[in-house]
Amino acid sequence: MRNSLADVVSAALRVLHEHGLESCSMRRVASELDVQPSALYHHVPNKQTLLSLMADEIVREVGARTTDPREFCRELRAALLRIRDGAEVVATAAAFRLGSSRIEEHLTELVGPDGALTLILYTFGHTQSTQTHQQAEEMGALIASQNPAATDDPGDVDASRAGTAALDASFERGLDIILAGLRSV
Amino acid sequence: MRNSLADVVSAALRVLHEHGLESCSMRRVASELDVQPSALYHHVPNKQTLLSLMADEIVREVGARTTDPREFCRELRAALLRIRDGAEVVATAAAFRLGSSRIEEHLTELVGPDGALTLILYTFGHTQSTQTHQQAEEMGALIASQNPAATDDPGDVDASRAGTAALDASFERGLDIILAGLRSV
DNA sequence: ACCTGAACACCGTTCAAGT
DNA sequence: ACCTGAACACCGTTCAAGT
Repeated sequence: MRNSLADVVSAALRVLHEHGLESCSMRRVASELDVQPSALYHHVPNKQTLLSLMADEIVREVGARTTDPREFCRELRAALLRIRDGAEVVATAAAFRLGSSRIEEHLTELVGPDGALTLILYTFGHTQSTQTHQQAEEMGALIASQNPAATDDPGDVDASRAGTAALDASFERGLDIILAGLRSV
Repeated sequence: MRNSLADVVSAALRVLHEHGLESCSMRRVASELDVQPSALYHHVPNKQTLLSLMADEIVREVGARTTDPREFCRELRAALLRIRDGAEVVATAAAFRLGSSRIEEHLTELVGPDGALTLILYTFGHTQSTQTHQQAEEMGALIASQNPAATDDPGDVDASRAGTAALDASFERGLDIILAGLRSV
């Protein structure tokens, strides 16, 4: 069976989640579809376009039913965290059309353009650094699990959960600052 | 004459500024130094390390004489804008050690850890999107200059200056929000 | 200490040609 | 409409060997 654009985008998202952005090449996406690399260029003019279609898909359902800016940012963050390197993919794609993304327009209705931009840049940046930390931790865990001395150490999972909770709390405190600022400006 | 690590870093910064991050490959940096690609690995273990040394150099003098957080962020922004793709290079390198960069530590002394993180993520994000817009504009100007009908159009430079001023003002308003929030939390 | 030369396993993109 | 096959001009990194 032959592939549609939607097939290409979802194959790309599968490769992204399983192998990361660095390994999400046109050639790997093609081989995920059992197709030659050149076949992708029938569906998409270049890699950047494919990445931006992936970004749209990642944030598709964010904030559909929310009028609370804090809840909106939480949903955005959760959507980015759901897929490996999601924050980087979406932030990079968003950079090319800041001021005109669906996400930013929706948030602008809630808090105005300056508040929307500030909240979005903060959410992207914080989530990207969260994801970087998570991946550094995964790498550390992998190395630790190769180390015989730590094989039966039960603390790894707890440490990871504690790290995630600390990052979530840090995110909320930044949100506190910006939302308080919006009320008083 | 043979090269030192400092020679490698400054050659890399030259390539970055003249050709952009996408073209700042190990091979191009090597040829800037009239040296084989493999020679770089005598000075640096991998490309990521080189990029992080470049990032350190880009922000070297930021905030040395400042105790005002707003002035600090302005200096950081100015340093990132001084070199092509500076924001992306520094933001990516910073992601790997958020919480322990010199920049963040200095700002933490002025506004506490949550304020520092919020200000830094905002400044990186806003400056990165400024630089993306500037490069899109440069590309547009290049295409326009190839168009005979626009050859003697004197509006390009003014439009670019107006765009830059608008982005500077937008940056300041985000700073207003965050700094106001810091006072009221 | 610093570098060369050659190799390995990759990239994105184009284009004529097939069905 | 969707894909193949081959090619072009690149990547980062390793490693034995040279001076």
